[in-house]
Amino acid sequence: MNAENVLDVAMTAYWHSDPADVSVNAICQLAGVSKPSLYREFGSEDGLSRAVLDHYAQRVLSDVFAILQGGNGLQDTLDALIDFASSDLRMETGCLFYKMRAGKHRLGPLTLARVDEIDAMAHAAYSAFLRSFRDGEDWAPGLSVEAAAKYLSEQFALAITQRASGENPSRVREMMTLSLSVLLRT
Amino acid sequence: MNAENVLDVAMTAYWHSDPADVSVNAICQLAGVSKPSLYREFGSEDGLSRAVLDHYAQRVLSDVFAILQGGNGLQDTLDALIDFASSDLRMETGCLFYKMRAGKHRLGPLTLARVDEIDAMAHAAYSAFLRSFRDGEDWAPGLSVEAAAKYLSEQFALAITQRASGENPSRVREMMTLSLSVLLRT
DNA sequence: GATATAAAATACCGCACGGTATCAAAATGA
DNA sequence: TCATTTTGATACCGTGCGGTATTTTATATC
Repeated sequence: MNAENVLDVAMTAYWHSDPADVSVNAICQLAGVSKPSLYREFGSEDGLSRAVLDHYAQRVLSDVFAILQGGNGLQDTLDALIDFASSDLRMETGCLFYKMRAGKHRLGPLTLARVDEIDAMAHAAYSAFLRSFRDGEDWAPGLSVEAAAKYLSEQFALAITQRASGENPSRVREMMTLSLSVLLRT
Repeated sequence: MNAENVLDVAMTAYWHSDPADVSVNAICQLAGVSKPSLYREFGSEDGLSRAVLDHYAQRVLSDVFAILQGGNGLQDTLDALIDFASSDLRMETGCLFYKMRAGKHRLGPLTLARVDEIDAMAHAAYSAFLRSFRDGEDWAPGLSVEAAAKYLSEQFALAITQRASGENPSRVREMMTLSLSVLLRT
């Protein structure tokens, strides 16, 4: 049965297209697993997609959290985020988390709850990151840390979503650089 | 039969939830019309949704084009766009066009073609608008007009999408003001 | 080797979808 | 007024979905 392999296959399928467009049947076929086996392991489609989201979080999102918590300077960290969104090969087809978040209303309760948890963790991480630079020499805005955190996270999501829709990566980089420039003193 | 009423009902339904989540059956029921009648009028679900998009374009999107072509100053026009995205009551539940564009892969060929047409028209309108201010006293960036047009239109879409997801309108306004500030000389 | 047990493959269920055939009612034209 | 055509309501078709009951196969224990 190999649950790990199922998670990998499902993650790739959900990620490359869209969670709402990949049926349980398709995942069973792709993973070479019978439907009852899958249901014994994950309970429901909701359970599967929650497990897939957890898998994705520890395989991909952790890298973003690592960037935010890396202890580097404001400018360098923002540059790293821009790099990740516009150049990391894994983001070529977008971010599974953002795809799930964008289609929230189609998710089951388990997956929805995880999405909200991760969203809250991300917001906390962005806030902590920005707070450590407020009143520093690079910090520009008269914005609250909360507002800047939301702004940063949404611009990050926008850049990745644009990339998923086929936008030229260097154009994405250009636009994200522009949008984040307001956070820095020139 | 009253096709106009069907368009109104379908537009509202698609708009308030999501085109992919409203079935033809539901529209028939909401509009009090039989399914064969609807199919005789619009040919297919794709035909219906294209007609709905056209309806929406002439009822709502035309206002945005009017703002862009209003001949007002750069600052004033950007302010009007910010107002529209963050305060117009009609955008409370998002923009039907952006919802369709975000779910492109689920659209039929007719509707998809219209989405692309409208996207191209919008890009042209943004470009023409910005071009008329390049080298003016308010124009800030070293950006190309093309890149700035894309940036502006995506920030506009982002703001409306955030509003559709329940974000506080004044927070949306704050973030959109921030993102568009890079287009202006301070 | 016979038997209890766990796993997997198959077949199935109810449902909602997009789309259509059928048939009655109403409107139109001569 | 009668024949023709257009409309509408109902019922239906095939398909794919999420989820499960059943039957087969393999595995392990005595």
